[in-house]
Parts: sequence; C-alpha cells; structure tokens
Amino acid sequence: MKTTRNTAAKTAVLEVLEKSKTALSHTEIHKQLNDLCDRVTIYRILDRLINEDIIHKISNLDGTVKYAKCHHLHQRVHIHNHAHFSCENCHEITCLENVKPSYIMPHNYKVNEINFTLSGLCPNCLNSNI
Amino acid sequence: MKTTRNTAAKTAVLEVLEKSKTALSHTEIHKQLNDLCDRVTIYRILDRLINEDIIHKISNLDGTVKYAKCHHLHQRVHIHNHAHFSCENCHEITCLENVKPSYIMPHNYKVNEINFTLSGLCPNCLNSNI
DNA sequence: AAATTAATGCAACAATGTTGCGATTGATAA
DNA sequence: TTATCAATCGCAACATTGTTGCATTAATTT
Ligand SMILES: [Mn+2]
Ligand SMILES: [Mn+2]
Ligand SMILES: [Zn+2]
Ligand SMILES: [Zn+2]
Repeated sequence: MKTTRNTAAKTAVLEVLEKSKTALSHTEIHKQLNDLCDRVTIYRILDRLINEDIIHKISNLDGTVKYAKCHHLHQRVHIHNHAHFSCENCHEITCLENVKPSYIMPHNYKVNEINFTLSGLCPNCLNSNI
Repeated sequence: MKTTRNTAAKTAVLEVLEKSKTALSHTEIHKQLNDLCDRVTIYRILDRLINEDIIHKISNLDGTVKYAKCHHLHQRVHIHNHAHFSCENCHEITCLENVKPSYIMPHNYKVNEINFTLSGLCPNCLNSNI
C-alpha cells in the first residue's frame, strides 16, 4: 500500500485550513501560501487530504469549490453530513456542523456521500442590511 | 423591463432538456444540438432559462454542473428544494422530486436557495452490482 | 414594412483543473 | 549517520469550462 508523507507544503496547507473560519478555495489557499509551492502541488495535496479524511470538499451552486478541515473527533470512517452555507453577498462558505438534513430515500439507491449547501445571506451580511 | 424572445436555439435547448430523463451538462446539450448554435449562445440561453425559472442548475461534488427542467406546475415563485442523485458509476444526475430534506437553521441566516445532492450508486448501477 | 433591441456568432480571454516526466526529499532500513 | 527508494514536487503543456466585447442577425411591436 502507498504510504503518505508529511511534507512542508502539506503541513502548510493544513495549517491555513485550520486557521480559517471559513472554507477556502484552491486559489485562496495558494495566495495565502505565498509561493511556498506550486499550484499543482496544492491540488495534489488537497486530493490527498481528502482521501485521508482530514479535509472535505464543498461544491457550491455557482460552481465554486472550497475546502474545509473536518471537525469530527477521531472517527475512522465518516460521512460529511452537515450543511454548508454560502453567502451570496460576501461569498464566504462556512460549515454548519450542527445542521444535518434528514430525508427519506427510495430504497434502490446506495448513498455514499451527501452535499447539502444552502445559500443566501450570512449573519454578518444580514445585519449590514444589504 | 427586458422582454424575452423565443428563438430557435432557445426552443431547441429546452426541447433537449425536456426529452432527457437525466440532468445534462452544457457540453452534453451542445453535442445534442449538433452545431445548431454557438457554445456561448447555449451558456446565455441556460442563464435566461434559469432566470425565467424554467430550468434549474445542479452542482455536483466533483465540480460538474448540470441543468434540468423544472417540473413544478405553474408556481410563480419557487425554491428548488428537492434532492438530486449523482451516480458515481454512470455519472448520471437525476432529480429526486420527492426527496426534500428537512433541517433546522440558526435564526440569523437568510436562506434563498438550497443545493442538496446525494452521490453513490443509482438503481441501474446497483443492480449490475459493480 | 420599418423600427427597435434581444439574441447570436465569433474571437479573444480568464479561471480552474489535469497530466507527464525528470528532479527532489521524507521515511525507513542498513 | 548514510544509503535507498518511492512519495512528492516543479514545471511545462494541455484540457475544459465559463466570460466578455462587439459587430451582425432576427424576433417582436407598431
Ligand atoms: Mn463542512
Ligand atoms: Mn431537479
Ligand atoms: Zn456574507
Ligand atoms: Zn448509475
């Protein structure tokens, strides 16, 4: 089996995601790293972190893709079943760890993953009544 | 206010979406139209159809964006609050008009739109036990 | 039929993501 | 510590997807 290595770039990417309150896009991460490593390297690191279940990917209605650190403690296998909120004004995407949709599926489907993203106005932008 | 026109291309795009059992990507629509119109025109038509609430856009975890016709009858304003299923094997995306998530949001958010996409194996692919 | 302007085609561009390959480096064993 | 070797990286090249400006075409109204 393939073993995974802790490289400077991987550590840096993870640190950026850890410090961020909102989910970040590839480009945002790249900017924050300030040319510590190549664009392509970041894509590959993100892929690895997802496979290792350390971060998760969030895909937004407008086509944006963002990444956030997982906050579930020590669970080996898990589904990212919480909701995400995407603000139409400030374009920030945040994990709503406590919002989990309930739903009833037809029996003949096998669900492996869910993506539940809500969009509208976040508390910040709602207050500044845009 | 801007009035909207019924053009040959628009009619054709809508027809393709009407006939399809699954949601289609821009590229898939373009191929089916067989150079009836330009790529760019299709993007613009899709935008218009979305504004007119005739079709809706579905964004998948893998970054794919697809479009499907709305099947709600005569509702003026509506939210596309049904789920979509994205098959990891055949990559088809279908509307699950009857699956609607229920969830509880914190009060300080204003939700305008939701995107609820489940992925896994569709009935077809599940049967052919891949 | 003429006028108005929404819609189109085309070219050019931007953003995002992927692939191949030779060079580098982290982890492990000698 | 040093040698080893595969995982990771950098770079260049490419693919896909979506956007914009502008001159031209065509749908709708009068
Ligand atoms: Mn999350
Ligand atoms: Mn649908
Ligand atoms: Zn906001
Ligand atoms: Zn399938």
